[in-house]
Amino acid sequence: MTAYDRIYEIVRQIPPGRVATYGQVAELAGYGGQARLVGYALYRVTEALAVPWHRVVNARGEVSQSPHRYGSDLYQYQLLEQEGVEFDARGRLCLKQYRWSGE
DNA sequence: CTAATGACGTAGA
DNA sequence: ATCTACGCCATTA
Repeated sequence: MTAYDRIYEIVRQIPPGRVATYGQVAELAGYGGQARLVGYALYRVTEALAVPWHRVVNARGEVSQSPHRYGSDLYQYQLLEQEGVEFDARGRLCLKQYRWSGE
């Protein structure tokens, strides 16, 4: 059991059609103020872990980019759109509307 | 044990 | 509202 597994547990609790910010996940996982750890943890997520990593966005409500993820950042947008999340022209979503309250 | 690495958030301008 | 600079810690080789 690593600290990242703790983070994955939190992310797995995010319901479909909802999103959470890195800082929010960090806080729920007991790592308040360490939003970066969440980002670092998600970087190492694999399909086998069954973690809905696409439901985690930054505080601005936009998808963070990473060169080594499965597909491209576009893939994350597609997954979210499939769940009914709408993005504006800037590629951002309304956190007020989609932000997960923490179950 | 040390060094390298990596999806963010906040404050100030 | 946008842009820049800085802090920060677990995991892996």
